Order: sequence, then structure tokens, then C-alpha cells
Amino acid sequence: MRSEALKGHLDVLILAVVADRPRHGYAIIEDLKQRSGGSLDLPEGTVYPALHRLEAAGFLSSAWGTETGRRRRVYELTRRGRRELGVRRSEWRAFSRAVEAVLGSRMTQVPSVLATPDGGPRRA
Amino acid sequence: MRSEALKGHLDVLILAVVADRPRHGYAIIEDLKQRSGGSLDLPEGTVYPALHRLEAAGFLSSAWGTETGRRRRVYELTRRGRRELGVRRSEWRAFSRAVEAVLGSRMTQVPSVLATPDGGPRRA
DNA sequence: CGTTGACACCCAGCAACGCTAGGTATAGGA
DNA sequence: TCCTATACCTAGCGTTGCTGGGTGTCAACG
Repeated sequence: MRSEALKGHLDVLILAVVADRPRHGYAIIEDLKQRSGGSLDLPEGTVYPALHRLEAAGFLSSAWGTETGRRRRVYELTRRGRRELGVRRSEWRAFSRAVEAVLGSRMTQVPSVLATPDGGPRRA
Repeated sequence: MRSEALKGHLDVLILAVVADRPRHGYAIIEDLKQRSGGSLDLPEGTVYPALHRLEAAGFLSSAWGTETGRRRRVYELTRRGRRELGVRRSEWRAFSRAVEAVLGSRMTQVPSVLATPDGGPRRA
């Protein structure tokens, strides 16, 4: 998966995972990978700065937890974060629908049995 | 629609529109707007540089056409461009599916009648 | 006991991308 | 004549995710 694809959509993914239940950064990375069937395998250098950004924006709050001996910063959604998740969800749906509309539409309607996977001409 | 949402997905949109039939830049902008029901209303400063990028990458070829008295640069897909469109289409589907999987999944299954739009707790 | 690997966090600097805000120019209608 | 729509262009900016480095703990293996 092209890395630029994620741009602008990372926040909603993180908010959605944390909304489920408070989590620490490393667990968020693993959950994203697991839930997406392995296709969202994000580097730490992507996720940690994003978490700081979301906390600075007031969408997450964090606290250190050291139950396991290892230090962990555990994040949870703020009220504003929960509201933001709703907004971002709708924005994702709208964007996704718009892209599908463009990718799916044809000016010249083609019977599906004749259509090639990419909408291109069938050669020979 | 948050402008960062588009990042990384503009190319496939343009390729899809041009694949339909050769078009000039201004028409591409209008088609994107029309096909998306108005939600993809991209500024020229976004589309023209993208067209140059796609041509430099070998996915589009262009020629000046002056039929209407106004100069127009008309773009069409190259063979590589058509192949690339197929690749980008699949990448979009994969990405879209991954995001939906994350946004849609719940660790604790909630009966749909009780679920709030954003997956958050129902207050009061 | 040293090393390896998983866990868990952090950050500076980079590259890519879309947008802003400006510019040029033609055609047609008020 | 002026305005709007059409039609193109680009320098510079801000945001964002990633690379590549770093710190430290813990468990398992040889």
C-alpha cells in the first residue's frame, strides 16, 4: 500500500481504535494491523507523533501506567475526541463515496460482461 | 471535506476521468465535481500540477488543441497510464477496505439498535 | 552471562503533496 | 466597456507520514 494513501486518514483510525478502549501506542499499532488484516502496518515514527498531535489538539488525554514494569503512555478519548471521531467518520464516508463515484462511473455505459477490470479497452 | 483527505488519491481520480475519454484540465475539474456530486471541487492549483506530474511519470500524454479558439492541453492515457490506473484502483480498494475494517470493528459487540452513530456511549 | 528479540517510548529531518494566491489570455454577454 | 466563464500556469507554503536514529526493560536462548 502506497504510503501517501494514509495521509489525512490516520487520525480517524487512531481515534476509532482508542474509542474502543483506552490503549497505549504500541497496542494501537498492533490493533490497527490486526483489524486491517495486516495491511495497516504502521511504523512507530508515524503513530507516536500522531498521538502527540491528537493530544495537543485535545482529542486524546494520556497518563503513564507502569503496571507491567515497562512504562506505557495510555491514551483515552476526551469528550471532544469522541465528537471529532464522529465528524471524521462522516468525512471518511463522504470522501470514500466520492472516490467510488468517480472510479465507478462511465460516460459510455459498458455491459459488465464486456468490461475489463480497469475499465480499459479489451485488446484482441 | 478536509483537504488532506485527498492526498495520495488524486492521481487515481484523474486517471479514471481521463481513461473515460481524452480531456483537458478544466474539463477534468468539472467532471470530478459532477461525478462526485459536487464534493470533489478541486482548485486549479491542485489539478494542473498533478497533470504535469502524471505526464512526467509517463501515465499521460498531452497535445495542444485549439479547435474552440481557446488553447487547450488535451490529455490522454498512455499504455503505462492504463496499467497504472488498474494498480491504483486495486490499491484504493485495499485501502478503503482496511479503513472500513478499522472503523467498523468493535471489540465489544454492540446490538445495532443500541449503537450510537459514532460508536460512542449513549449518554442519558 | 552475553546476546537477541519483543516490548515501549521518543524525536530531528526529510520528501511528497495539495492548496493559496497570484499571474496571463480569450470568448461572449450585459 | 466590463464582467464572467473558460483555460492555462507556477512559486511558495503548511501539513503530514516516514526514515533512521536513539533510550531502556524484560524474557529466552545458548
